[in-house]
Amino acid sequence: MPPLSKTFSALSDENRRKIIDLLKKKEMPVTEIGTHLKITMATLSHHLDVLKRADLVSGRRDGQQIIYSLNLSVVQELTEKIIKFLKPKHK
Amino acid sequence: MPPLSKTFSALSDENRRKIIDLLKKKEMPVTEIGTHLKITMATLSHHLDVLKRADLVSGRRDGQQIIYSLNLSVVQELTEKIIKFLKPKHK
DNA sequence: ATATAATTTAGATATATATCTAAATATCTA
DNA sequence: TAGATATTTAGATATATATCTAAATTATAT
Repeated sequence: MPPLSKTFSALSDENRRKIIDLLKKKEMPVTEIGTHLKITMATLSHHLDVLKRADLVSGRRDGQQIIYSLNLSVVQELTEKIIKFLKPKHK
Repeated sequence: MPPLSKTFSALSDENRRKIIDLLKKKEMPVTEIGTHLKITMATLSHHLDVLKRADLVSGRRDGQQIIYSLNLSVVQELTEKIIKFLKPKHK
């Protein structure tokens, strides 16, 4: 599990949150993600890298394409961690 | 309610999360917050400003000091918003 | 009114990051 | 194997931000 700094930082960008929103519905290749965003493929690739380094998504190669999907278990753990952090008077 | 970008961005800094952690226990003046962090007062003031602009904390003057406290209702709303965002297949 | 204490503001610097174009890499197909 | 498609990497730029020192502001106390 990456540190919260990395997680929050990854989630602070609008385009990256859109990517996560897309991947919540279904996994998809980079080009398909790209059709929903107004950025170049290079920039998209950078954002995917940020999300990967935050362990929020994973990519697997399928022929020519790389299919990205949400790391559901990590997202679940993170949600709990964030809830705990935001809960007043925790600990 | 500020946009999620501003919220996540505010929460992405370790020192700001420490400030929030402190304010979860009780409200306190800037100097007291400062004793728990290894940064100058100027830097602390900047971080408080970021947290204020994200609507996460508020300051009220009490004599010479400004007492900061967590915006509990906003934090509650935000928690729900974040949970919703991170929930797979939402909407 | 002056000195002290608490906080913020101004200005500077160094690092991070969002974006782009162009080039490189990987895979498939004819 | 040559060409086409999908994705990433390299390199550049512009903006944001975390931090500091020094100065300004606000309130209290003498």
